Amino acid sequence: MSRRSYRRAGAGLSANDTGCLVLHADMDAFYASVELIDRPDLRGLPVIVGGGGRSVVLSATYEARRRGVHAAMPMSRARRVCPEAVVIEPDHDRYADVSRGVMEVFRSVTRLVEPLSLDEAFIDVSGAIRRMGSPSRIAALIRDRIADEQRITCSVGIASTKFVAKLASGQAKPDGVLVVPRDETVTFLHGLPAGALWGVGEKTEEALRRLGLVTVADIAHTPALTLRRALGDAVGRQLHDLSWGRDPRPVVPQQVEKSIGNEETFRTDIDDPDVISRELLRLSERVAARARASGAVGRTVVIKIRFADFTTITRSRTLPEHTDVARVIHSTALALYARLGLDRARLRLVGVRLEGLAEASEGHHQLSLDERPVGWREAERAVDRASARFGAGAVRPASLVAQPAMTGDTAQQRHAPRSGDGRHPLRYQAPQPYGREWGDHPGGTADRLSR
DNA sequence: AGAAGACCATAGGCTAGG
DNA sequence: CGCTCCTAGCCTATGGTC
Repeated sequence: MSRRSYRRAGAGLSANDTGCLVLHADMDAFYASVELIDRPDLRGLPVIVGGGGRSVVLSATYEARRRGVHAAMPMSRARRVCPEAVVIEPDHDRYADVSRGVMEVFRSVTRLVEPLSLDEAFIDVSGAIRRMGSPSRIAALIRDRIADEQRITCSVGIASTKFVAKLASGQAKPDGVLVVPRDETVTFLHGLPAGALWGVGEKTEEALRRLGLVTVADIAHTPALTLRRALGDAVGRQLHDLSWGRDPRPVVPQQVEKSIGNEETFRTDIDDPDVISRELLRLSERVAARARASGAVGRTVVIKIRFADFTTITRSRTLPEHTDVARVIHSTALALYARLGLDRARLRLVGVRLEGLAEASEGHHQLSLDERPVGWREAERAVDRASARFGAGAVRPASLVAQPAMTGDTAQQRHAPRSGDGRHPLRYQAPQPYGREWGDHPGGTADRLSR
């Protein structure tokens, strides 16, 4: 069918994909495309997926992008730039469902699939060619199946390395395919701006520009040692390698998580220590629940604080034992927070992260079986079971029931006034049924547990 | 006795996805 | 005058211990 666009880096009608064993498949405007599945009336219109308040654009249709909207733009600005856009609240569960379907399509080609996020993955097709045909043919099959089964479009880059495949899928967008033949890789790369290289963001691009290096070709023709001195050992070496198409990283399925964290920006800046410690509790619970759900335990607890003026600090503490217990994470987080000695500083954001992860199964028993935290561990596991049966958020600490979160897009619907002493002992109790007002906003308890 | 290097913990910075 | 998310990975500098 001619619906598709096929672009090629090299000359000729059929680009040579021999030795191009890495595919990078990327959904087009993923969240926005998923929303359009059930709203065909919105096709062709500028559509933005994002929340209210201090949130940012998560995704936007190409119609909105043409009007200057892009991912990570503050929603307030996006609405100003494109007032005619239709704004849709994100539905992460839905995106996760579609994502599962998409990844299944990839895995029907080969097990060598490395997801990078919900909507993109590297696919090593070396073992699939004999069965399914050339890389280009496999890409076409994948695109057809995703269009048929999931009703969204995607773009695919085909190259001999991960990095070039990723660049290619970007250039193929939307709804296209781009092959970068193996022997045209360097020519392809050298025509690009330095910022196209993996690892070159705003700061590095500026540093390169100060050195007079503007294109990939400029970087390629600069001695690696010079780059390493200017940009640091790792980045300098990497950029030089990439600029010559050297990228030996293999496609690795199932990457292990190295950290689990949650953070939240308050709807308005907060200086009340009680509210902040409750927020730390909420975040600790989410982190712990996610750790337990993925069978991980961690040793280092990190808190993150962003002040009203946007300066951001982190403080961390490594525990003697691994843990997945919210109680332990929370008390560590509180201690780190207390140690800052803040005197009602206005905070914009707080976060909690668990690092130094290991598998919960063997070797990492926290303390011994009858020591105190284990009791909490069992209590929290019981909560996990209740949540599995009755829905996430079915059981929560009393201190959170008394005072819903101050954060999130839907926080404005909150009825509870933020009155006095929400200081309750930590007790688990059942909330009212259907605690919608804080159970299901973006980043809320509900949507995170599934991952 | 002292240097060197490995390793760990901490804090900040940059990047890249959506 | 307003505004600037969330998750996660990697790198670097620094300071301590062995």
